[in-house]
Amino acid sequence: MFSENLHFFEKLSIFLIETKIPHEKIKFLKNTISLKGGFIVTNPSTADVILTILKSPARISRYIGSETRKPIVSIEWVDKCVSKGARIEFVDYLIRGIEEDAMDWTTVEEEEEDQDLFDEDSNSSSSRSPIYTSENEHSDDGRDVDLDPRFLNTSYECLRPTPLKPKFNAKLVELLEVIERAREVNDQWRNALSYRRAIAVLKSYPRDIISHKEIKKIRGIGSKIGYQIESYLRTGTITEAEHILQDKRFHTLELFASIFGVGFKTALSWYRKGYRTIEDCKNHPNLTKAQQLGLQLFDDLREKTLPQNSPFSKRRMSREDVEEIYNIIKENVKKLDPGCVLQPVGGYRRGKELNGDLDLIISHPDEERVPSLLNDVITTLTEGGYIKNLLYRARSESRTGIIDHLEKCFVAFLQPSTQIKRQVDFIIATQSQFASALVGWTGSRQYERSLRRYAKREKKMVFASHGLFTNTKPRILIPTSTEREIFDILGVPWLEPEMRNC
DNA sequence: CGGCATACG
DNA sequence: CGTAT
DNA sequence: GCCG
Repeated sequence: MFSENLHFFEKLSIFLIETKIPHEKIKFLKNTISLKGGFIVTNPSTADVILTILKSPARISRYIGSETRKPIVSIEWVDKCVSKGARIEFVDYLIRGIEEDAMDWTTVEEEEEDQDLFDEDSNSSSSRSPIYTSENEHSDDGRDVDLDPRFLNTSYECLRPTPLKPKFNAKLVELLEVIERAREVNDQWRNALSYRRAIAVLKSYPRDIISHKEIKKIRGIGSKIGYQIESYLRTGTITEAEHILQDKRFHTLELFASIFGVGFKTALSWYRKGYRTIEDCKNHPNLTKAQQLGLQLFDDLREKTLPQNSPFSKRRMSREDVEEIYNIIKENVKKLDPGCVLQPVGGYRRGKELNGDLDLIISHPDEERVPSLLNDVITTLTEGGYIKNLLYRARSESRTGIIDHLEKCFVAFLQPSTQIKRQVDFIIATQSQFASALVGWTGSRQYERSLRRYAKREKKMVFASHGLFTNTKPRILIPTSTEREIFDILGVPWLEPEMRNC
């Protein structure tokens, strides 16, 4: 996936034992093999390699007869090749090598034969293979488990509570988030979106997933992600995610895309030019204004962490850091105009311990005061020595003087106690815009997406962070004054900000 | 097989 | 193309 | 990558 060599199965003939492999997975395997230049044969004796999910040698021998000279390999080998983007050695995936003595087989044969009779159709728990065991007890016993009745099986995340840290399925969520990020840096936002929806499901699911039959009933988890989860239940990990974490290209792309002013497409294009370090990026000829700033402030906004985790991570603020900055701003703004109303939003409001920035809505009961508010706030804080750089500014002055969207400004704010420049996002809202700004800027991103999709598809309304509208032309504003009122009109349940972490 | 959130610089 | 939730 |  991260390297370019296709056709890594070129001219490889493969005999696939389809037994016990989920239907979707069979399609995926056949598709992958032919896509990569290999081909499926129907006779094991003409195959270079035999693929199976089965573990019992006795069972396997039923499908390959007396053919004992061919390597028999777990289908996970194919997954490994796909994630590596290359044909890798199958030594680690051999179920039976070509050298092995057939005698060892017959010993296990009898006890396993009997089990096979029960295995055939069944929901009974199957014996565990050595290659599938791990230190943790992961149980995918294949039982037909009903979904937990407390779980709302909807494709709209905004209809069910999602905590910041999942009580269950935490490791699985972590692994899927790795794949989500990999899809993002590879500019596959639709795939990333699917992973995000699946992650949101697992974060809100009220117990650990224990069976792959349970998974498939959940809206948002289909065959591919379902298979990843199934594999996780067997092995305790997801090979693709483990691979991504080893992949230097992935980490470099994440690093580049973490520069302010550099998105996934630019990160990819720079990588293709051969850039590998921040220094390389600084030498790029046509840097935009934003990118120049982003590179200049990179060490402030970012920090190298322990090489065990991803080698670079955002220099995040504790809640105390955020509060320190918030109190300074509040003091200065109140001094400027006591009528101002300040409301921290974003991840901080959702309860995050570590925050990449501070998002702050500033409002004022007097609509006349609002248009000049941002300038005054910026000026005061700049003169106070706090604001060191302006990163981005959206003005909202229309000819008629009517503000139809939110004025906002992102700045680099010098935190006194640490002397680190922190990103602060100011959002200006009139009183009539305040409620929607609150909903719109509290997030999470996925919560916003689902709320907006729900509003449009189920209620024929359009929600934006400056207001709720009818989905007509022209759009008609539906006045709202509180968060709860917006939820009521949309018919979505009230969720505490801490439960909007999808 | 189209749609996937919405807005602004 | 980039920014934000 | 998943759904309607």
